[in-house]
Amino acid sequence: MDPPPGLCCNRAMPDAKPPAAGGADAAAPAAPAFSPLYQQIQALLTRSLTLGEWKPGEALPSEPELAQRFKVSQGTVRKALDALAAAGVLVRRQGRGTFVATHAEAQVQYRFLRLMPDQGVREAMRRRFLDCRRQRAPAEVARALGLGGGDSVLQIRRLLLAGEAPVVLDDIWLPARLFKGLTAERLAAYRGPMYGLFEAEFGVQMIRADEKIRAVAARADEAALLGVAEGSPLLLVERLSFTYGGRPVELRRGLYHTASHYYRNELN
Amino acid sequence: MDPPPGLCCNRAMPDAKPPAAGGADAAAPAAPAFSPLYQQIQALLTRSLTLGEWKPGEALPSEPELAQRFKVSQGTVRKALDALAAAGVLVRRQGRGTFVATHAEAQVQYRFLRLMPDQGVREAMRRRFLDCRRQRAPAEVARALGLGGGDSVLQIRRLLLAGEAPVVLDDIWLPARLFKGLTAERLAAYRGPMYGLFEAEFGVQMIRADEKIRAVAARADEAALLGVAEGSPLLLVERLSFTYGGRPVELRRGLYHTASHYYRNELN
DNA sequence: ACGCATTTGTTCGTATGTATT
DNA sequence: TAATACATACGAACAAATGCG
Repeated sequence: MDPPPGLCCNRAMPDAKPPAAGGADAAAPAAPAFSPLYQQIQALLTRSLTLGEWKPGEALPSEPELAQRFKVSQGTVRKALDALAAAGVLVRRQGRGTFVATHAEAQVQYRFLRLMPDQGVREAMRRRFLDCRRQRAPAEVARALGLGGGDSVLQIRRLLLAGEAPVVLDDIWLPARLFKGLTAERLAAYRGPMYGLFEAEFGVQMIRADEKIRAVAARADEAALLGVAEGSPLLLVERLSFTYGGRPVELRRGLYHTASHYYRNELN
Repeated sequence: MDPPPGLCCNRAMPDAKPPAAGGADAAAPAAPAFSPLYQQIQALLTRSLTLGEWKPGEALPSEPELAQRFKVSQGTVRKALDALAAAGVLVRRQGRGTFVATHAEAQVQYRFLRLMPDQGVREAMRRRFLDCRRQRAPAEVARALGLGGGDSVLQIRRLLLAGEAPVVLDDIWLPARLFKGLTAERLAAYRGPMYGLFEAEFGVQMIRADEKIRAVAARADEAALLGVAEGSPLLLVERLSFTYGGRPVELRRGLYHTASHYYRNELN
């Protein structure tokens, strides 16, 4: 924890306490109380991203610039950037720069959608928005999104279609406070993925998501919308999406018709 | 491509050709024809792992030793090791060493099983082996595993139970050539995950897997084994597992009863 | 078409910190 | 306490990709 042999003032954070001397060595798993320099830089970068200093798709300053700004070596900046790139927050491109990851680019369109067709390659699906209303958050939704009892949410219902066949029925809940002015018309008018709209129009960037997947039987209304028989098996995908700092900002309940599509996953 | 300013003979591979001079710069995407040093080291390490020079759970030589062996700097070795650790092939432990990843350790038991209970924490499930027979590979299985028409496979059928309730029905196909002498008795006798047995007894290490997930209706026989009504929705998880070098060595078709469990996935 | 400046990627070397035995 | 191993941090140099003049 001592400053490197170079100049003084090499610390980028207030000051980390030395690891607690003495006492039992039963270190609580969630109490490092200090962190390596590159993780501090990583936290500072994350904070700047949160504050919108660099917006999705934009380039960050070059490595030497960041090194100078934080008063650390280029290698340390690089390690922080690599970690953020590994987490999908940044994208590095040799010879061009380091960019803020975005959902709006064609190359990585539908970053979070794991549905693949049995035959052929994945193509953009058609969207049909069925509903978009503002309402008091149901208890379960409020709990998942960390909202208070009185807060309201936007509920969006939409279909994704491959050709003429409906494949996905999504119900989406968003904190109304973060998405003021979002309407079905704006959703329908936007070209590109919904998460791109969230980034560009509302400054909400989805960084990570957790999904719980089950098989369920189609209810009558769901079956009608998806064009399947009532009771047909459907994939239920409950997704909770997070923005910077691990804050949940979207709950999504998707029903996937998996007759000619499947959910793809890679394990390692 | 020139040797670094240090000593001579700094190349660890026969000799990489210089990037094709002249000609259109339309570099074919699948023809790098050369690679950075650390990737060459990574390939050499992978080869040694394939050959069993270090077995699952064992420690590799230390970084300085590997650096000396491959005639590169410790930093380059480190980058290769980090890449393999990121891929899940190795596990690094500060102060102890770098170890070959294994499916047999309690800490990471069931590396590939993403099934979680709705309530409580994940616990080891009971296994019940229903069948283990040798047969000619069905066409579909042969194709997935890259086998010839005449090759035979072992087919294993088993249940996983949480408490008394069956939750997973697995059908597993393995190339018989790689798993000579595998019987239901040996499977039942082995403590720990099946992949641990494959590692320890047959030297087959599962590195990676692809899964295709769908919702299907339970057939009569499947429903009976899982204790659900015929036609109940079940999660169908088709897994193709790979060993070193991307060689497929296991096909698995799992039916998950997702009433009180779910398939967990993280996106980023 | 060519070269130049910029930016990330790779590689080396060295020193020090932290965890484990 | 000492030895060993991985982790962090610094600095320097060159390679490869990109974009611009």
